[in-house]
Amino acid sequence: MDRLTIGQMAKVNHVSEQTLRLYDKQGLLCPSFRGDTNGYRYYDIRQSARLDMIQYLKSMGLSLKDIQRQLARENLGEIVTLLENRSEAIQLQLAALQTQKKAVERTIRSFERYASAPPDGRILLEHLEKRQMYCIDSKINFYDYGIEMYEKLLRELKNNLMENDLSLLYFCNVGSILRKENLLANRFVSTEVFVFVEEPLASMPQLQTIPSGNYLCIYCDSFEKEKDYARRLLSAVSAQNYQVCGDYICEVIADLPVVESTSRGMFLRLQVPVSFR
Amino acid sequence: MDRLTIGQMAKVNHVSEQTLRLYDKQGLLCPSFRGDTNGYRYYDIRQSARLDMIQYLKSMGLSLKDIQRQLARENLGEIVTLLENRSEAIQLQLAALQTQKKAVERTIRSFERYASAPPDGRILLEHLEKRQMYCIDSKINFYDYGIEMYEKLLRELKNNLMENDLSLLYFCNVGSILRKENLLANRFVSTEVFVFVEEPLASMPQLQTIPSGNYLCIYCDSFEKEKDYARRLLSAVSAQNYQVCGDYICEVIADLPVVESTSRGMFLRLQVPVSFR
DNA sequence: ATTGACCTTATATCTGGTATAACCTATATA
DNA sequence: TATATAGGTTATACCAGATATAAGGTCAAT
Repeated sequence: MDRLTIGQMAKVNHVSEQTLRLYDKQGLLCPSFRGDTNGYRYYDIRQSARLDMIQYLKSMGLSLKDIQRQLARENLGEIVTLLENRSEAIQLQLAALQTQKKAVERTIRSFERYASAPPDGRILLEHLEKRQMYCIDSKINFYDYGIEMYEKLLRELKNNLMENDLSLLYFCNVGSILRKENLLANRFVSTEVFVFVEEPLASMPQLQTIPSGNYLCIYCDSFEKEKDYARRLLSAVSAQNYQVCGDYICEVIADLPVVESTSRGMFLRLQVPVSFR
Repeated sequence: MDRLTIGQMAKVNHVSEQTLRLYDKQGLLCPSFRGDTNGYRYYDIRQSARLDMIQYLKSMGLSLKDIQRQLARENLGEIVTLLENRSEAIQLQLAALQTQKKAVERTIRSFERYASAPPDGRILLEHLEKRQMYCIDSKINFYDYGIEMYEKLLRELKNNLMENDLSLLYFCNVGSILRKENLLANRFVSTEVFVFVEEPLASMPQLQTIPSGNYLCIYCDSFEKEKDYARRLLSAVSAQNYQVCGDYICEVIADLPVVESTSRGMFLRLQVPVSFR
């Protein structure tokens, strides 16, 4: 009769000895003999069948605890339920990973865009695609306050996102809206902040869409310069004989690890949709 | 100037206080002030920007260590590399999860098949699809030995699988082949064991394919009865005027948690491809 | 007897928090 | 002023599923 020591059992089954000891302690796979004098673990080669089972169930992602329970009571229906649950869990994990992957790729692109972005102060006409955003109205005109109030409003936006179970993966491409009439009257009054979202989301009152079109854009590397640069943008609109045809957007392009330890390190694209007169 | 206590900071950012303390200890996000007398942590609302960043990077699956390194040195190129690595890692994880999901579903089906399997001794003609298997030749005729030798040979098969980096997910649907000429001569001589594999794998010498076709099958609930049942199968072949047209397969249908603590609890489908005379 | 391979147990490590205990502080109310 | 209660502090243990290490006992051969 073959009695395998823990080392031999480990070797023929491609497991570590530690793992076998762990399984013993957990009651998953106990050696069929134990040395009387030396306390050695001795396995029967046929116990490999149980180890196969353990490894097989484990490779499907079941926990040792679940495996233990299943191997203890040989209940057929129960394991099917367990596997069905596991299948759903995998489905969720897959969806999460796919979202994550998209976010990673979007972030890489965003970095590349940041690296090759026009310099501060440059004015450009760009064609931008249709965009969807998740927008909240804070009722507070943040132009009256400093960056601290802006952060506060962003917290409110973040809370709102989380309450609606939206991934924080969206919370990276934020901005604010200044309505057309206020912009044209040179009134810096805005209470709305948003994040751009990509997926087609279930309809919510917070969702807004802005159309594709030509946007006159000015790039800006600091929050403090925004008003000044927005006025420059307006001058450029009239100088080049365009007509403002929608709301002004202040978009944070990269608030990525270009972040100072104290405060947001911003790179903004101020933009206004224009039509040709 | 707003100074937020750890509780306030936690609340506005949807983090637990414990987590903020952890981030402080790890040097990821340290409060901008520390109470002189009471040692309290006081945060600046603008530090939310850094917390946003941490949460954003974390939700893409980066480790706190990586995040710390990235936020410490503001190196743009480096984080792109990190993200590209992450993207590849996600890709691998996705593939692994998909394989796992398939295995889970296959196992559920296998259970259902087991639950509704014909009783021991029943003979049926079944049409089976083309199957691929990973087969090794042990050079040892396991019919000369007991179940212990069979387990040993399965260990060899398992080693071989693992050396070729094949998932243990395959190691569940094993079997053995008895070549046609040996079967017909009533010689139980076989040295070949295999696992069925599903995916189209890179070509390896171990891979064999058996064609789709009609198989006369007999179901058997014990390893010991195999030879006897195989002879019954042969009798049925001649009685029903079929002709054996390929190798005999002994397939382990369910070696699932129907496993005894000591030894493999088997349910076998013995099968032989037949043509009509 | 000694070597080297192998076995034993107990404990620490990893990740990203969560939970608990034991204790200190701030603020409002009785 | 006492105290309730809410909130802060630290240190420690826990989760899973191993892996790694240390300190020591055993086996077989030289």
